[in-house]
Amino acid sequence: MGRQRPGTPTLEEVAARAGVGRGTVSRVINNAAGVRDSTRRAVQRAIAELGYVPNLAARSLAGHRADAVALVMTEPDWRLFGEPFFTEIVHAVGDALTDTPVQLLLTLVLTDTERQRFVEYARGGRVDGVLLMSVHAEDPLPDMLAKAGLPTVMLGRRSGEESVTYVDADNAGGARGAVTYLLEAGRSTIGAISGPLDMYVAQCRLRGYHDALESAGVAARSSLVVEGTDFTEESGHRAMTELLDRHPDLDAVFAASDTMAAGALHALRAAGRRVPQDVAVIGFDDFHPARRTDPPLTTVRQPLEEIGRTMVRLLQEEMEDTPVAWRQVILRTELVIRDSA
Amino acid sequence: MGRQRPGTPTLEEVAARAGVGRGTVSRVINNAAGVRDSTRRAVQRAIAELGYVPNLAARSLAGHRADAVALVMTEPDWRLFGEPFFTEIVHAVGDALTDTPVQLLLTLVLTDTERQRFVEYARGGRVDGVLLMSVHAEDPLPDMLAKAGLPTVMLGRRSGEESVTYVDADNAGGARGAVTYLLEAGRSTIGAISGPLDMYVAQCRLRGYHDALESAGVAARSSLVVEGTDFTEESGHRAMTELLDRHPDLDAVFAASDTMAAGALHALRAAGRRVPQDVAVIGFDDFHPARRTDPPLTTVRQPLEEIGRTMVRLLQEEMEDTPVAWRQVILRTELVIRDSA
DNA sequence: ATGAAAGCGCTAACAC
DNA sequence: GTGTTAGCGCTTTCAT
Repeated sequence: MGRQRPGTPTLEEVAARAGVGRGTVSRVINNAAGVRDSTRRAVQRAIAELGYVPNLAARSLAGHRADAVALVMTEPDWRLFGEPFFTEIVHAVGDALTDTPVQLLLTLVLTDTERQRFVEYARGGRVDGVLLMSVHAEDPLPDMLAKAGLPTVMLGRRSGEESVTYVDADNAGGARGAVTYLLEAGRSTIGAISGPLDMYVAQCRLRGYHDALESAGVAARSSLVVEGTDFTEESGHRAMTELLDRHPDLDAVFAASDTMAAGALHALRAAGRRVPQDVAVIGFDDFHPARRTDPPLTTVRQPLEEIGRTMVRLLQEEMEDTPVAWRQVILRTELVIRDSA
Repeated sequence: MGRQRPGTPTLEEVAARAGVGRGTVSRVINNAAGVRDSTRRAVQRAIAELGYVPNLAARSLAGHRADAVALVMTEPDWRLFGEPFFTEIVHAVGDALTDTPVQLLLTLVLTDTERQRFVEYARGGRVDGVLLMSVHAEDPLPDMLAKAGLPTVMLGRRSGEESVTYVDADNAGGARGAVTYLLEAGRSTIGAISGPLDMYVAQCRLRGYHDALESAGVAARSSLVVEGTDFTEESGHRAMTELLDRHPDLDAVFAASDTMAAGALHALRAAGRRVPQDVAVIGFDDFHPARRTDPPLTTVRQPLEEIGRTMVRLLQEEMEDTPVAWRQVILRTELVIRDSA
């Protein structure tokens, strides 16, 4: 295995060359105050001449910090890694970290081996904190990290009772808003294409649907709700077909994801319905399938940039010396109307 | 900032508890030979009881290695990060590393700040080697890493004369095979939709097109070649439109990417041509657009799993004690026929 | 303002 | 086989 190149100059050599003590060099490279300007410049020249680069292992060991945080993807279906949802979160988190000296490390933790390796990596002190994405209900990783006392912030939650700090979109509220919009537009027979209900996010979105109906005094009918097997387009297509079968009089649909909404749209077309004239469709999220759809679908958008920023902020707070209690942040969603219902 | 939790047991405490020396504990946690079985078990018990986890900074410092490699994405258009091409490479590299104790770290290096931060991270000894993806011609990162003496392997190249070890697909050969296939199927007027020619990969693919014509004794006509502005669907659409305008008699097209091929397909449809009856289409790569296309397009597939495995193998060799000269590996592509020409 | 010195927790070379 | 010891290169008091 490799190593930091032999012959790499050390802080001590820099000190010797600059004719100062090691402590002074340390102060200079850490931008600490209390160094005479002339001294500082002398040290900087020595650093440049030698091509000195601090040994990060030594710094970690002595300084008790890694200046790095991990952003962990635990999605078993690794193809989802390419989803715009994750891409944008990665970008948002990276952005939030640009003005800090912190290196962002993305890691895929899919198998048990990888989980164990990563926990050793994190507990071993190579990162100061961990950001978690797409954690499934049965994933033990958050608890392992919490038990190890590692600052951790999760995106989404595994259930209503979550044990670690998390940031989530207002799934129930977003769904409620969408369905309310449909009701106010005069739609009355509104179907729901739910995600798999063993996932908390799907439960929340379905609850929002029911809440909206209830607030409007509309009786819920269980035959108007179909649970998809997953959030895919195929699943949405099947669900929509089923829904049309049960309720040919349907005039609107709320789908728990934009991908499912796209599937629903295709099913409606295949059945000869016009969208949105005959049936209005609203999906959750706001990613590429929606963009490629014709007509473009109205969606409930999650504030991904804000989610990323918030995760970083919470993590930084947890990494501060004063340990904070874990917290929850729920961010508002936005209804993006692309075809009027 | 955070730190490895205070009160974390050290190797010394484990040694004390197990009643052995520190060296012995070190041997046990590193699975070194030469430890009596009973001793080993005693140590392991102490480790378990104390919940000991090695401090990786100390290990790095003393052992001169990080047990981690970075996979760097330098794509300025970060949305491409979600492309199946990259997703699959990430997965392939991860797979190749599962049976090693090496932690894979993905990093995005888009801005100058990030480049500098990453180089300090790598030169600082936090990774043993670096894998580079999607490096653009003007990117200084590969040279910075090479100059720092860091084991580095690149995916693709920036030009014919590359200064670091790389793995690339046989772009010219793949294109040649595709065009030869079209010629042998009786197509005679074959257009080429090239990628932007300031990218080496585009040059190679276009050269393969010309090679095939030449081998078949078919005269090349410059009017049959259109250079797209990028590899997108829109670009492919525009190029195809232009091509049809110039050569209504066209009976086949080779596109430098599957995405462009999809765009070409749409343009052909819009012009009333049937695919592949009137015009056969072949694209390079093998990603989702092709799958979603109707009819499915014939493509030149790159062996992504093999590319990932090869990159890891080359990196491991470079990380061995004996410094090896840099090398180049070109991997064969495969023509995947989905609609017969 | 700056130098000296004491670790940080581990690996590896060396003794026994 | 196993204990002992000398660093690895840095941060951080504590003097001065």
